[in-house]
Amino acid sequence: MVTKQRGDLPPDADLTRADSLAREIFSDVANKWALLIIEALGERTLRFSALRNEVDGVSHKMLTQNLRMLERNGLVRRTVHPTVPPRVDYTLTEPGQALRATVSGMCDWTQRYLTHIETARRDFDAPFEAGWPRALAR
Amino acid sequence: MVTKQRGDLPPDADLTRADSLAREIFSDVANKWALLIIEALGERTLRFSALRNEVDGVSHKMLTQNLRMLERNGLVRRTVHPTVPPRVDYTLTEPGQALRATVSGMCDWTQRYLTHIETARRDFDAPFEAGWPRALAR
DNA sequence: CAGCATCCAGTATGATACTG
DNA sequence: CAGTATCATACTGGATGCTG
Repeated sequence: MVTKQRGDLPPDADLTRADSLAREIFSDVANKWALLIIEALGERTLRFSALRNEVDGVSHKMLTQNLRMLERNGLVRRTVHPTVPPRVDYTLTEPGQALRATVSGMCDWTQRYLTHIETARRDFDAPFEAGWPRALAR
Repeated sequence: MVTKQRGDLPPDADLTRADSLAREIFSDVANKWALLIIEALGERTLRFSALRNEVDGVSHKMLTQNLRMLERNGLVRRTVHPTVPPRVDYTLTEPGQALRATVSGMCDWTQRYLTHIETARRDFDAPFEAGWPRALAR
């Protein structure tokens, strides 16, 4: 499992290492921008600027930074065309595609429960907006 | 889609609102701790301290903070037992369970591509560790 | 035990400017 | 166009102490 890392040393040190590696990867991938980038790429090949347009609100810096990380983990293939001006294409690799499948699941989930969540929020926020003393609110 | 919000105003202002709401929810949920907590809860009901043990490395603060957020979005049900000392149980709601399904997918993915990613990283890091000038590395 | 508030360090992020 | 570096700042997250 990814939720638990074994902090203690052996019996089997290799398991510990695998666990902490798993956690590391999970932490890399489980962030807003990385997931949005993966989803935006989909099955397409996009150049940097196009990708920037697809992922709404991402800054130049966050995009490069996350793309480097994804490339390092082998989820994204980066192709440099030695033209001028330079042109760089990004595509999901097979592992990247596999991850995207689950990310799409998350996006679908968001859509499906959108209104559900909206009302949940309203209920939750109601007492506060009514100006209740925090101690009694819940 | 979640990757694109329409920043411009109407034609249809309701779509814009839905998009930005979707993005907001996605951003809430797409973070390391939230996902780990959801995965750790699974089908069980856990009290605060137990959950803290399950999600390795989470601080008291991050746990409360994320649990509040998840409760607000209606993904987690919080049950307070009026005993002394107090006892508080957390369970995933139906929407929470639905999300967990996709999160489990991400965890499985991590396991499946663990070694794959490990070698990808080694390849990527190799030139740098060899002390190459950054400009020529790639 | 669970929760909240506070303080503070470390990090993430955005804006800007410069290079190939 | 894509990438890197730098800087200022906002935010995150951890530690601590107090409350019911």
